[in-house]
Amino acid sequence: MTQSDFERVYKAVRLIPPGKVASYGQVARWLGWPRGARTVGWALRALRDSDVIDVPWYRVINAQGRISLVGDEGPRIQQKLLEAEGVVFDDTGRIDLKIYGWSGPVVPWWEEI
DNA sequence: GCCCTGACTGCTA
DNA sequence: TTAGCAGCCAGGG
Repeated sequence: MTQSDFERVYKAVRLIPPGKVASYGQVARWLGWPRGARTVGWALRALRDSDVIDVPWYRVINAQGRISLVGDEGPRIQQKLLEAEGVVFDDTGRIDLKIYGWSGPVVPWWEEI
């Protein structure tokens, strides 16, 4: 894990369009880490402690369409930001990935950046 | 180098 | 649909 790996995670997250969401595992696969979901989560957590603010971390959720944050502020802020982009949460606080899930970049962007 | 922890995932009951 | 369990990967003590 190097700094450039973190940057790749951030770039992938920045590619998620407004109103869409992606899972940690999904992002990991784009980066070529089939089992690196937890690493993506780690990178995003580190993001909160850094000065980087232009990464839409809130568009990343777990594979079940749920917010994985633990605590008071985090989950509330994430849901609020997503709702502001038009993402709808159902009665159980879950997002319908069939509607809001992003299929990922169509082109192998990582080879062009 | 070992062990614990974590914003995860997929399978099974 | 929810709960439990094992597998995974990386950082920090």
